[in-house]
Amino acid sequence: MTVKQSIIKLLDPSCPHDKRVSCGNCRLNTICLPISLHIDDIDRLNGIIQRGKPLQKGDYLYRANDQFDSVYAIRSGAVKAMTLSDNGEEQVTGFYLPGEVVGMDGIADNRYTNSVIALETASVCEIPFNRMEELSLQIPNLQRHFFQLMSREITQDQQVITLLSKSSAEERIAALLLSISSRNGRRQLSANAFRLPMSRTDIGNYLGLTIETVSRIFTRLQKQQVIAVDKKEIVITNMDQLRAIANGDTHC
Amino acid sequence: MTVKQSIIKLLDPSCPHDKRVSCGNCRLNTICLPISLHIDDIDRLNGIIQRGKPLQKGDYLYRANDQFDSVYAIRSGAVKAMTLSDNGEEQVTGFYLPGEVVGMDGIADNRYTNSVIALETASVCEIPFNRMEELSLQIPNLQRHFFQLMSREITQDQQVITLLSKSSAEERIAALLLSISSRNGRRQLSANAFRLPMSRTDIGNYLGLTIETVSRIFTRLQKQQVIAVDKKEIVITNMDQLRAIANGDTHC
DNA sequence: CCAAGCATTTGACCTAAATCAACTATTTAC
DNA sequence: GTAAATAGTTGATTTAGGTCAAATGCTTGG
Repeated sequence: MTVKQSIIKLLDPSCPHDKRVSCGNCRLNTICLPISLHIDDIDRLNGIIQRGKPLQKGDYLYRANDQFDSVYAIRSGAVKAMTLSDNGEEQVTGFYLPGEVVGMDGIADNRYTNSVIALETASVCEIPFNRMEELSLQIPNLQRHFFQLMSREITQDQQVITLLSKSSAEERIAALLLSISSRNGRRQLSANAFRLPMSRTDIGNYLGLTIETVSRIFTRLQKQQVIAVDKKEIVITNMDQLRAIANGDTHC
Repeated sequence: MTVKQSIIKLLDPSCPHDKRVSCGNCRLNTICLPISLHIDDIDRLNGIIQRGKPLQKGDYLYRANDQFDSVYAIRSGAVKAMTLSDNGEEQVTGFYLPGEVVGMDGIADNRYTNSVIALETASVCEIPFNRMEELSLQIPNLQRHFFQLMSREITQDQQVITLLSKSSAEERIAALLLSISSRNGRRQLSANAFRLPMSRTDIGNYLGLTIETVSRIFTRLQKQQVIAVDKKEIVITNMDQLRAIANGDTHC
């Protein structure tokens, strides 16, 4: 990196690895925790947040059964949450993109039930839960916001339950693509063209499908001109039909 | 009802339909919301809770898209939560037994995402959420407890995701039976013999199976001498093997 | 009590997705 | 740069569970 580039980096508040980032100037603050907080309260929240060095692909943010201390907001990159079932098999329980919060599963019993692993280089904001709780007692909006955050996780998990309980392989893949698409849209990124941060294996594991089926569905959707696939790069070429497929409006 | 029976009912604090029940004398208070609260705080919590007349089988506690005002603790009976998908199909997202709390899905957007319906005569304690929030600002333990309650809902939903993503029909049914069994145990009821409050249709819908498959699995488990089935009455005759089946330790 | 309507069970058959297998493309490590 | 490992694709075959169909119990309301 040249000196000039370094200076640009230091001055750019959106640069995800800049230690001087604060909630106040983070470009994710309209979708992340600070939403709906008063400017002074954002500073107080920012005061308890710790930003460490970025995770590399494959690094664990925390492991299942670790003592729970913090929840984490994803600042850049992407992570997956997974559990190991009794027979040692992996189960991906979710993917988390910038602006989203992981670790709330640990609150119940003071231990994380999931492990969280970086899918690519990722930086996170650590929010020590005890301090967040104390702050929530003083900032009703923060308490409210955190309740909402957890509620949203519940409703999303229930949507996944519905997806797995009802839908065909094609519907599941379509729904996942739409989910990632809309989450990109929320971050002002393209909702039509994006890079999947996770492997086919992770997709299959998450959606309860084998890797072969995932692969076949991708090629099938491509043949139907609904998406264009190039490795992990996805272009949604027919959003309406992708929605129709996700809703099961086809072959029924 | 005779006068004597009426008097007994009035005097029995465990009677679920007794309007004079309070959190302080409720026999579920070791597993429900009041857990870990100071005695004075239990009274304050009790002060905001409303107890209406019991729901009859099939009655709605609330409907998806209704404005969210309260969460509800189940006091007696059982309910199911369900959503209607875009194509109008029902999806059961959970069953709730006495001591458990429903409605937390409504917090995120101030509307319930699920409908909740009584599976049998059921009484509930209504907890107005705004007042609960205010009280939580004053009673840190209550705030903490509510965070934990929501976290537990998240981890349970994620376990269902794992179940649906990975397991065979037999494993799913076994897991559901074990879940109900252990929840009965928590309430000091028999973990080995109980009545299923829900229909085969609801079970199949929840577990992503057809009613025919549910029926076949029940008969199969009965033939294997793991359970005894008589309509909705279940006796677990071989708990260890049921656990083994739920863990996929069979035919693998 | 009896008819009508559900809920449940059981059997025969079919299909979507899993499994098995072989191959190609892409990383990673030396 | 090349070998080895990993990730992804494609085809052939199998199978668990779905679908369709028919029969039997259970409730429930008159």
